[in-house]
Amino acid sequence: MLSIQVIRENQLEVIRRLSMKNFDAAELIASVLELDEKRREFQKQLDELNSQSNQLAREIGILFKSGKTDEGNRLKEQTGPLKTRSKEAEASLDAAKRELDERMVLLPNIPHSSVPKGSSAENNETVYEEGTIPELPDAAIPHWELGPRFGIIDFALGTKITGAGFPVYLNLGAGLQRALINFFLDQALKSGYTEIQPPYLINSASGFGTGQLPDKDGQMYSIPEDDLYLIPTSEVPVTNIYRDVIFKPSDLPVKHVAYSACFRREAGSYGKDVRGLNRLHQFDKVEIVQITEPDLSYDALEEMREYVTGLIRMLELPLRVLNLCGGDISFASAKTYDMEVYSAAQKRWLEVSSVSNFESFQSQRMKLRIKDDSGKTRPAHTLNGSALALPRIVAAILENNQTDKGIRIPEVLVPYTGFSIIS
RNA sequence: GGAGAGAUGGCAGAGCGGUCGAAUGCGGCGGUCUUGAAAACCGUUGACCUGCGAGGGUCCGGGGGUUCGAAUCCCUCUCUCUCCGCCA
Repeated sequence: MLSIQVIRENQLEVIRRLSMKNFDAAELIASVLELDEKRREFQKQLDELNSQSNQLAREIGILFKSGKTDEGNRLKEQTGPLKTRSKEAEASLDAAKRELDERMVLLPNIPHSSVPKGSSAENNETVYEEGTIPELPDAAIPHWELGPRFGIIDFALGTKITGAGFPVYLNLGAGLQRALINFFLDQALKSGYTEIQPPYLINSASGFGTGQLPDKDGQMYSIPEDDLYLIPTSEVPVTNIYRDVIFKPSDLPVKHVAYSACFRREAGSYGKDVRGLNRLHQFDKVEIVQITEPDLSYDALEEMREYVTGLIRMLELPLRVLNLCGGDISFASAKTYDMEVYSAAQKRWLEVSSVSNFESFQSQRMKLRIKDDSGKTRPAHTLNGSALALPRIVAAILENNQTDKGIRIPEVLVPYTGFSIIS
């Protein structure tokens, strides 16, 4: 959520910058400002009326206490009309507030000035590309064939017991999963992140806090009976730990890492994008989250980007970093880097991490604030990124490292897997 | 799942329906004292809305009600604790 003050003070600037997200905010902002005006007007009325009734009640109290019941009763008569008026003012105020909120949550975050212009993925800016794209033998096959052939991933079995998009990892495949998770967690710990094991189900307040609700509820699996949702990423429970929290400056930055399974409905996806491990309903991910002072959040974003590219490098995978354009960054994000690895048998880049700075967008929703020595409170900045999401990493490892002897495991993982080749 | 108890400021813990935003203690901050620290003493110490400010308003788990007036009474929801049952 954007701050109403920012909108009030920079109306045109906000509209201009939101247009970079292909979002025409003019009408919405006009109505927001109007409702804000109304809200303050009703608030003033209500305050004034309350002030009067408080005054009267006090006086009546004093009169009754000192035995002047008649005078007290006379004063009481004045309270009736005051009460009706304040009921009215309160109703108007509530309505204005509700409408204002309804509209405020429709406004996406403002993209940072370094976000490239553009309306679709084609306009994303390649920050850099590194590593060599492996030459595979003619007999090379994509991971969705490799998995079953080596008996390490069974897609059909997942379909049998659950449905499409829920693969079963077997034997060394399961071992590889576990190894990656532990490797990622250990690396993050080394970089100063503290580990969290969050719940996999969240309530709607948490979904709202990080921006999944109300607009993207169709992307989460829900449990209506208990009013809960399955987490689409551990970002949601981990960031919401700090909902309604006020930090001292010395508490920051907060740096957390969490492994969790992630659940996504992925309604509307189709074709080659969902083939094999490319897009799943359940997948494993290690996520990093930071909460920082506002003026340090872009340093943190760069640091997280460096950290994630470091992981990919260690796994010996060809890497590409994208600075997402205005039209491609998410609703809540101010700036996002996507990290991609090259999957050599599919001959395509696969997104394995998305690192975003939400600035105060989530904090505003969550009331996550910093209170400095002067006693002023201001929203903190929140960031998060995958470090990393497993399935596409596994796809790339399987495809890129296939040899006629089997699939070679990247060296850094061998201490974790206990094997160096899948054959 | 059944029965009961409770939810108050960073924490602990008071609070006959009437200047209660809330006693007291601890913690935090500032000061006196000290070479320094501790102790002691003094002062200070919630959030939010609105206003240039003075000020005004809201908040004692959430929502609703009674009343001129609610932290205090009533209803309801949520959560916590105790006992019983079941159980990884």
